[in-house]
Amino acid sequence: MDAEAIKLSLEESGLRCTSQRYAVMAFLLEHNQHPTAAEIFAAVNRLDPRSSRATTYNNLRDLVQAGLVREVAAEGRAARFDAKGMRHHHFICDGCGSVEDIEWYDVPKPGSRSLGKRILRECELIFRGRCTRCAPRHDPRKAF
Amino acid sequence: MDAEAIKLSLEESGLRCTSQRYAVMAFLLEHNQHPTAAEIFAAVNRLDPRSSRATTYNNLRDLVQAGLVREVAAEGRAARFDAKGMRHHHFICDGCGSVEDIEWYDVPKPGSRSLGKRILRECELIFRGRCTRCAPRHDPRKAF
DNA sequence: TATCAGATTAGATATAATCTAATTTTTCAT
DNA sequence: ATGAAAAATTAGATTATATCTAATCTGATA
Repeated sequence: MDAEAIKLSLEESGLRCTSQRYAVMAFLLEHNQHPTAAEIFAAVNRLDPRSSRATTYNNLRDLVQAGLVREVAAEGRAARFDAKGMRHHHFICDGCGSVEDIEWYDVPKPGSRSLGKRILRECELIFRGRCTRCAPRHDPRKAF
Repeated sequence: MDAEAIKLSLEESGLRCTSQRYAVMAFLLEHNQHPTAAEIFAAVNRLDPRSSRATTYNNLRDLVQAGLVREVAAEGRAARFDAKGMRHHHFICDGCGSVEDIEWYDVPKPGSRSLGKRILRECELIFRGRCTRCAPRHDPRKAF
């Protein structure tokens, strides 16, 4: 996605394309490692334009509300973010906690009986196990 | 699950059945609303035996490591916990953030091509939308 | 150009989780 | 039973993460 397309997608969502907001969005589009807010804050401040911590959090919140960014469901304490590009599932490593993308495929919906009166918007799969780097270690508590 | 069964399951996992640890486990088994650590801490301290915050966190960590409890993947800042009884999926409400159980059903695994060298342990579905209480509100930002 | 809503900022505050070091409890060999 | 060692608990300090506050800045537009 080029600069102009980012600008457009922000404005279509009713958000001004400020340089700080642009920087957050562009960083998320370039990095699909599900960075935390702190990582995004650090990355954005490595170059101009600078952005305060509050602004980084504000912009992340705005982008999530606008539907351009998603907050990834994972269990660490720091929220992780993801530009909503191609749909994908997630793989969370038991060993190192990293969150990786798994190619999207459709998932059977729950029956209307178990869904009840709830309104379903989307569903996503979370896989757990050991990532490529952590796979060889059988017990993470044993260093080697 | 009765008191004796809880005691046994703790001891089978190599954990002593202390009164504080028992209280955490018993509370999780009685409440499937995915309480946060703070809620568990408060609940356990409403009755005897008392438990310090550190102990509550320690015991939650031990129970998770032992595989008796799971930390739920959700995006709030406070971790939520879940006694591993019957398997189930999760429904997270866009409106109020509550996490509800959805009856378990099997899910197709990803192809070995997209899995690569990763070792898969389990998978779980996360549904999003509006829970029964929040379903009527079409736009959460508009009060009514 | 004046106005005003939206955006940004530094720093204070709030919230969640973990660490520390002292103490208590339990286990177990004797 | 007794004492030593291991495990668990504790209060309070500390760290990590996120949000709030109030002042200032920016840019669109009347």
